[in-house]
Amino acid sequence: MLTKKGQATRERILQAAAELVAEKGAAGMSLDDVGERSGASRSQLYHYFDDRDELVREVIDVTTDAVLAAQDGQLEHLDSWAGIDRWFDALVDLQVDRQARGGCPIGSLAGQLAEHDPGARKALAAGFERWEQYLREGLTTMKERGKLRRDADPAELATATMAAIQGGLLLTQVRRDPQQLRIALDAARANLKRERVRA
Amino acid sequence: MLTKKGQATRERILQAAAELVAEKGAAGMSLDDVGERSGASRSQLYHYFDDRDELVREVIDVTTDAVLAAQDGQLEHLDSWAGIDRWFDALVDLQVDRQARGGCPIGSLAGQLAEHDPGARKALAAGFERWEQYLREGLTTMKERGKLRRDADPAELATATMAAIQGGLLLTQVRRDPQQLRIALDAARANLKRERVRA
DNA sequence: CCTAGATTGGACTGAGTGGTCCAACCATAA
DNA sequence: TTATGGTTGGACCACTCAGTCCAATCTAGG
Repeated sequence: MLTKKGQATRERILQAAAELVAEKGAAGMSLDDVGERSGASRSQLYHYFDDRDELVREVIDVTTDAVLAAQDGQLEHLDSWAGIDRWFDALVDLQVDRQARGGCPIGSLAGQLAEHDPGARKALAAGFERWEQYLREGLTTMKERGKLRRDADPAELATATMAAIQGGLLLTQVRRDPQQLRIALDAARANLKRERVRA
Repeated sequence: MLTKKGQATRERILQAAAELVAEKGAAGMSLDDVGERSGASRSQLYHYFDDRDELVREVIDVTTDAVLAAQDGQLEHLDSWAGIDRWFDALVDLQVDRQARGGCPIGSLAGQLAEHDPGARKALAAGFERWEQYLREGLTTMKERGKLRRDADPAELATATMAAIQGGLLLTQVRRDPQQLRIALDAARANLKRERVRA
């Protein structure tokens, strides 16, 4: 159904599309662009993807993979206060490096696609879910270990933290100021520590 | 330079453009659409606006006006805990009414435009600033009245709260669940109340 | 009334756009 | 070797888009 060569072509196309969406926005990506960058012809695009919308939807998944990969080594250690602190610091550092450009790749796509493409909305929800799950599980572990109050709700805490990250990144992007994320994450940290149980 | 009739035409165009941007996204709005909905001809569009980009930039301001107007009567009373609670409740109620659709009009535009149109980014920053200022001033008043700790920073508290609103609205929109905003705002409220001074 | 300038209609252009189609190519398995 | 099916190139189409242009029509002030 798909030879090794075909698989490689498909991934080249997807990679090129993901790059172009990141550079020009979802609406700014054209199939001509994708063809040129990936070295694939028109018929190849339509051989491996139903239409433009499906390509965009797959770009969402690829983008989610990239976002999670960029946090690799930190998402797995959200089961301690130190691990969470390192994670927050890394998120801010990344924005400093990027000069507060780009915001959250997933969040940006959400603003562009969530409202007008139901399939994309679901893919974005799945992406956020994958991300949030790491924190939820880390907090659950902390609760089991007695580091969080017995009545703490890891799911709600994780959601509130994700909201702070997304909102902080949005303000960072619009204001071109990484401190916006820093402020949002300081508040998120304080909010988590309200549930702290001291040894 | 601009007669009363001309002014009216200009505003009809702007209004139509703002509606279309809200409905179809910034990239989905075409000048043909705007012309049809506003009853204005091609040359009128270019008579009153330099080009498409300028029209979009003005749409940002109109959208900000609408967002602030929708909160009229609440933004002026963010100088008490009760006023802030009513504001948060109203924001959540609005999302329930809208079935969690649309997200924040300004935040959505940010995701669509902030990265690729510098002028739009500035307009969006100005919009957020107008919004945030209400809260910052309310909190400043509360601090002066001794309702907030002496070392509280109204500016940072306002920013953290705006981040919670934006992040909560984004998650609400993507997950089609108004509870996401509720959770984010509960955390924001708790974060503010950490600075509370009891009478 | 006259005129300068604001306002309007609408045809037109040229550069994309997503999508279709068909013939050719190539690998593999019988 | 042959046949099946994945793979590829690229012309082509109908359409939409932002932007231009010019002539016609109002409107306010002298």
